[in-house]
Amino acid sequence: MNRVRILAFNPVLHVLDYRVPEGKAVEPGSVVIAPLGPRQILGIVWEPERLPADEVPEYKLRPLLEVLPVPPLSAPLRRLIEWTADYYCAALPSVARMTLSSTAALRGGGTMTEYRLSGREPVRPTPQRAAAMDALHGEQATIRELAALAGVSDGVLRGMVTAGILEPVTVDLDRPYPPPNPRHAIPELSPEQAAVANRFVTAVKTGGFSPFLLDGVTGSGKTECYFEAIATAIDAGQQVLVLLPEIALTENFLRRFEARFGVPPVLWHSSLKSTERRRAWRAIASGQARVIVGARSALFLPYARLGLIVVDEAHEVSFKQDDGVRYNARDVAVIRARFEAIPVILASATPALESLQLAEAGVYEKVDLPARFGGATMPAIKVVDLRIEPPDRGRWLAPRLIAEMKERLARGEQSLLFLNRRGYAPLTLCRHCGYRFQCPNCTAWLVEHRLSRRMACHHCGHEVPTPEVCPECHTPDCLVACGPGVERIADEVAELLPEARVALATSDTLNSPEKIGAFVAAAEEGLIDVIIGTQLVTKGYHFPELTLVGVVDADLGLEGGDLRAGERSYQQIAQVSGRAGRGAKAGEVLIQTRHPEAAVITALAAGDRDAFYAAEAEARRDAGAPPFGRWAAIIVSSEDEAEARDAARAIGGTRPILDDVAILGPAPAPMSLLRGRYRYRLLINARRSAQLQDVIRAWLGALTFPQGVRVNVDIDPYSFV
DNA sequence: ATTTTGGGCACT
DNA sequence: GTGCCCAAAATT
Repeated sequence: MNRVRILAFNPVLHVLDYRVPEGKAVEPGSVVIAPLGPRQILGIVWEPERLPADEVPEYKLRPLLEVLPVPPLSAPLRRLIEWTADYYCAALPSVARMTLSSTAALRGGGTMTEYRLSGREPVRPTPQRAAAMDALHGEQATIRELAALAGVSDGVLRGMVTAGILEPVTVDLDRPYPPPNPRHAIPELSPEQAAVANRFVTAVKTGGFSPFLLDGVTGSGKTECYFEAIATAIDAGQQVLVLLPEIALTENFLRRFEARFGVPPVLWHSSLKSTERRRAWRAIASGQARVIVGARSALFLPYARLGLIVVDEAHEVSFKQDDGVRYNARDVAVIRARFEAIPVILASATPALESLQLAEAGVYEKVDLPARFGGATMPAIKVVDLRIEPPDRGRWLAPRLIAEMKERLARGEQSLLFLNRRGYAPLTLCRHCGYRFQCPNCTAWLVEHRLSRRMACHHCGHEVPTPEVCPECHTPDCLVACGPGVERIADEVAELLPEARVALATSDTLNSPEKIGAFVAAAEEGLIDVIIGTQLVTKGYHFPELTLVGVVDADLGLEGGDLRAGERSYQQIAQVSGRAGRGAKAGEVLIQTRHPEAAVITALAAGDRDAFYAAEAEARRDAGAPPFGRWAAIIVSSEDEAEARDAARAIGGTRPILDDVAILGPAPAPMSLLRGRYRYRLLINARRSAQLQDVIRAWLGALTFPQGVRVNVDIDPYSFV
């Protein structure tokens, strides 16, 4: 009897046994379709000894329906799935699911029909048709996707197909990607860069697990160095994965990649269209796609011949996934490299303390690029104490910062103001009755966006048009904005420097590759005098005329009780400071703060990174925080407040008593209502010696919860929200 | 998770 | 006896 064990993609029925019919061949990793009652389910063939299950008698086994024509998931990938589920206390099927894109991608070959504008004008132009034609310029996708893009129903588009305004295009689903050419444009490297690049090239040639921490200041040319490692891997017929923190920031990266290798890399991120996703997945699984640039979800794809992983901006918090399986892509990348037996490069100008510590311990090989490329110098950093030099009433920019901006404007140079707050003001209230605009689904204020004339929640997406009168007392013209957002700073700059050309750079204004491209081009051509931006502008851009960076509120990041708040503030300000003086002219940075004595600020001002890390390490050691101790969170949520509270208390009531584990809570989570769910939280602080995951598994495994209750475990949490 | 089943109960 | 609702069981 040919019996196989299947890991089913089902949260309850993890493991099922089946019979392999005559003439079908399966091996561990094969992707199969199996019958389950009247349904068909997707599963992956697994080694039975790694997937324990109750013994099922043979007569109950039904035959597999189909073995899908895709390469079986490799053993290293299967080990990675197991490791991730184990380490992050996640369900094996949810992790396994991340390796497959859509079921459609699993069936090979064929073509499909997409649509694009034919250029023909409508005989009967309706408002919907006009809007669709505006939105769909240059787009080609399925009707469903185009409808989503244009914001009209698919009925409108089908009508346009019949009228000949949209034309069908037959697309080969498995078109190969053009191969990158390692010798397209070989760069001139400085001796320091060449030494680093050589170290990577050797590691790729030798193969085997070798983790690197590439530590180099902004502008030192880290990208050029790992590009040489990528070139070597391409030459060796291998695939390379480059993980980037936010795909919105890749515009600049893609240009550099194409300049070096002649073609763009293969992209992977959550907003790929279904056909692009399918094509990329198949090319990745077959080995045809050579260099894949992706967000964290690209980490679990079934690469056929992975030879190198690069994690750029490795310190970025956005590598931590905070819904679904809560994993940290930076850490999992290293584990994948270990299972695949390949090099991995973590690149950063401001590494996470955890990474530095692993380098010190000799786990990572540390590679340094201490100087800026091309002789550019690091900018001078000055502190503006807002208690001594306050801005005018109702303003947010100190006189000294304004004076420096005026000087830049007179010299034809650019200034950048950094404030990590979208919209006009974080809080709006009624002067008359004190009403505050709050999100109905979350414990959060609604943020006024004047450009779009809306009040928006930044957590759940709830939006209402900004009202004319107070919703509570109906008094007209009584709403006051409290605190600054980038839009408000833009107003202030427009008043202070009326002749300056101001650009807002946030995810609201730069929400498409085209808009990002236009912004970058305008900034490079000197058509912008003042850039006002959120964290979107902290990295990646290279504007030679940008000589002044103003940090509007350096204290902002320190609020919120996040364990890594200090580190993140330091990283963000250091990154945005790195935008100044990248060309021939020296740069200057002004940091506005009410706490000039804080370790973050003094270290930045002195340019003493080591001092900051030393202070941060000491604080973390005292708090038992990573890397000296470990944290985990258990988040209990339900749409019903009482149900969530009761479940959290039930968990708290059965807490284990251990020497090396301290358990705090349950308490309402700081954001006690999020997207319509009430949340309670327990925090667990453990010594490094503790078997943290085993403790949590045994603890929660003994409990059952009502239907509507979700219990989430967050190992090594970043956000304490 | 989804589907099937079976018991309890009102109604004919 | 039949239909209906809901909880429990089964799914390999």
